[in-house]
Amino acid sequence: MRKNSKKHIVDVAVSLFNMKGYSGTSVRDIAGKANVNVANISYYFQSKHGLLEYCLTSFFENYLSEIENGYSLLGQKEASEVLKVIAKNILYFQTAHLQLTRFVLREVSIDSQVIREIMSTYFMKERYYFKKVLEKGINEKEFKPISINYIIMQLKGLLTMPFLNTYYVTEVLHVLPYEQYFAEKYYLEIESWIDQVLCEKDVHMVV
Amino acid sequence: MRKNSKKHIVDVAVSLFNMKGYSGTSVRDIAGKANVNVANISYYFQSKHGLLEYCLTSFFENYLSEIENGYSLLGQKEASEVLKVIAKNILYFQTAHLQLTRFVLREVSIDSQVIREIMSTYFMKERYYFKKVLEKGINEKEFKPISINYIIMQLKGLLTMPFLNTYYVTEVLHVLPYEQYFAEKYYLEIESWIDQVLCEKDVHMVV
Amino acid sequence: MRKNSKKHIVDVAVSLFNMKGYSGTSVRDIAGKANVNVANISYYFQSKHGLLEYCLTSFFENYLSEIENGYSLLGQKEASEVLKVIAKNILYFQTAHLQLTRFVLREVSIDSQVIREIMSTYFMKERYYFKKVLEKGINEKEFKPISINYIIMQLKGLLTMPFLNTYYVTEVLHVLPYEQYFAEKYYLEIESWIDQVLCEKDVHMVV
Amino acid sequence: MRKNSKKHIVDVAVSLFNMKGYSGTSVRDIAGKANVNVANISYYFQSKHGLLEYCLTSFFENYLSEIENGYSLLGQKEASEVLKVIAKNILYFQTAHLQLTRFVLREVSIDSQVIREIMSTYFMKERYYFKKVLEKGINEKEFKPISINYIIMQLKGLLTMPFLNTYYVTEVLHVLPYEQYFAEKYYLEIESWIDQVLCEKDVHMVV
DNA sequence: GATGAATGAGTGTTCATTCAT
DNA sequence: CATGAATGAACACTCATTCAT
Repeated sequence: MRKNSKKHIVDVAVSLFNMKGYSGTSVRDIAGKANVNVANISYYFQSKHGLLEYCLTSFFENYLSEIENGYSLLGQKEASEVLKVIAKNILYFQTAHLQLTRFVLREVSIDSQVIREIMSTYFMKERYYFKKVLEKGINEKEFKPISINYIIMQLKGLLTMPFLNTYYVTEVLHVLPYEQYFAEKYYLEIESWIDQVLCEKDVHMVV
Repeated sequence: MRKNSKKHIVDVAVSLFNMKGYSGTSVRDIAGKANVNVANISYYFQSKHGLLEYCLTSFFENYLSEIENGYSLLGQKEASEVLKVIAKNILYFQTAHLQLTRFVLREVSIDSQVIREIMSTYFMKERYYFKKVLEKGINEKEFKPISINYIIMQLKGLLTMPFLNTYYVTEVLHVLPYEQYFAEKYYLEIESWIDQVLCEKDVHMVV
Repeated sequence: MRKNSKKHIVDVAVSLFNMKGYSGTSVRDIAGKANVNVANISYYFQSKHGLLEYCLTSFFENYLSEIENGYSLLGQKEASEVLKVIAKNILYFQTAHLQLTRFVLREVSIDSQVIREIMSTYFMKERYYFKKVLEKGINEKEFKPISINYIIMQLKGLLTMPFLNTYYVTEVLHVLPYEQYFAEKYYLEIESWIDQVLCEKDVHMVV
Repeated sequence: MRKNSKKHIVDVAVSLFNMKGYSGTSVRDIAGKANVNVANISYYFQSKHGLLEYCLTSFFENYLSEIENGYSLLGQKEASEVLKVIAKNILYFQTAHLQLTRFVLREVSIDSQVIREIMSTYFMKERYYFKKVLEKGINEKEFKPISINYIIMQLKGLLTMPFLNTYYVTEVLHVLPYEQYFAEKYYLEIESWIDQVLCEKDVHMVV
């Protein structure tokens, strides 16, 4: 009936998963809104869970490649510069995929064996890149001798918060992540944080 | 059959909601694990959704009173001190209620009309307290002339991240929020952030 | 809590049974509207079904005594006169107990073993009285040589129709059985029917 | 599994609704007796209530067309003749659909908003046809100057009584509506009623 | 390749009833 | 006596999935 229905199904699914959660969304909801037959979902993705995996996987593949793009500069640039590029890439990527990002961030916090299995590799890779960058910065006295894991946690907190709870961010704080300038503006906050919390002060104050 | 079953039901429900999400948890799951009759859940909380509201409400009531406890010091202490007390209170409260915190943080990100109605008052109050403290600090030149909403967003990101995704935090970052010392240690990070990102440097560097 | 709660429960039950049917009414509905504890219904009437039996029985006891009051005149008056008195009594009785009448007429049409057992005696008695009156009229050449059972059926149809379907009668036909004058007016119709359909014409045409 | 299961479900439903009432019948009863999956009932009729509407609607559609078939003769025949044809059609139709008729007559007497909405149009149409026929008869001095609504009420009472309470009619009055000759015989009673109660005597007595 | 019909397990909720207090 | 708590069965309905066509 519809051209490119697989892509279309995914779009609709992401939108609904975002709004109502994975468990709260039925395959009939998706099929109905995507205007395809229910059986097609099983046909394309084996099962509802297959559709979930597809969404999660495609998010993380792209998310990781954004990190990798920054990480590849580690030979040429200072660690703080690389960290900033990575942060910027993540921010822009998440801004470009608001619904998917929010849904993934939420769903991944479910204590599911299956989800863990899919995600753990990506989590590990992400941590690996962050760790390498931070270690280089520490070794070269660019960063303070910080706890790597605690810093990753904080950075992740800063980078994900604006995308987690749309209602809170937009209606309570009046921050609009879907506006063009948001990523630019919020990136400056992350930059400050890197400069002021991570970097050795005297080094940068002279500059 | 069982004494105090209402409290018991809530405990079990929080645990299951945390693990499987609200939609992913059935009332039969809860009743079974709590060893009570299914009908009791409707009896006590009217409906499954009533049980959800009960959990959310009791979380936010206590959460807000932690903030208020800190906020009440605003007349006597410096803004940065008050902010630190509030942050500390939140951290300890969330550490003491790991499962409920995680569940609430996740569920609240669902785009539900009903959830919004319950939560918006709490969100507004929370923002009010943060705003007052930050404004005082800015007026008294203790804080830099920062954007209040962006700072609240970052603070919330820092304070919630360790509680959002248990698997990630524990298995990937090896940070154990349920250990006694976690809150103490992580509080120091928040303190640094307040000192370095929020506060005017020269003022505090002399001290 | 409430004086005379048994009577009160019955009144509420009749009203609800009438509106929603016996199966469609829950004991909690009744208890709630009657402002008594649910357990009281089991206490007073053993069970929901006991309450039903109580309602049916009390209806038919009174209904039958209205018939008997007319029937007792059979020694003194003409059969047609007696039949008219009985019809009048039934009409006024049913007008005075609109809800109960409607509910009983409906519920009695359910194919239930239990209902049959309660009702058959009353039905038989009612038929007995009608039969006796009609037989006397036929024997004394007052009535045409009609089929007794077919006549009872028609008389019952005429006497019950206005009470069966309130909506139809009031909203479609604009006949208002709860108005004072209805029974008077409708009785004239029944009288005509007796005179014209049952009675030998020449006898009455001379008069 | 089963061909034509929709029709089969309706048949079973009518039978059970007739015996136990709508509220007293569960969808599991129906599915079980019809030997289909419970979910099929929702699938075919959306809900239990959809199944009810389907039954009611199909009854009244056919019932009305029986009336219309008689009414269409109004240009060619006398009003009393037309009324007799309509009465005959109704009697034969109801005899052919005993269970459905009984169930509809009962259920329609429930004070339900929804039922009213479905039925009121049919009721209005039925009244319209009766009214037109009666008015013509009155205008042409064929009928006495009767009250139209009261006459409709009586006619409906006469036509429905034999179908309302199977137990009473068969076991108490020994009238068997499912026997072939019943409709023929009972029609003569209706005919008498029309001739004797509705029609001007002298006109017809000469004939 | 795509679909409508059908399935059985599971959903939240309500039921009449019981019983300790 | 009267009640609120509690029960297990039943309620209508929705679920993801399958499969013949």
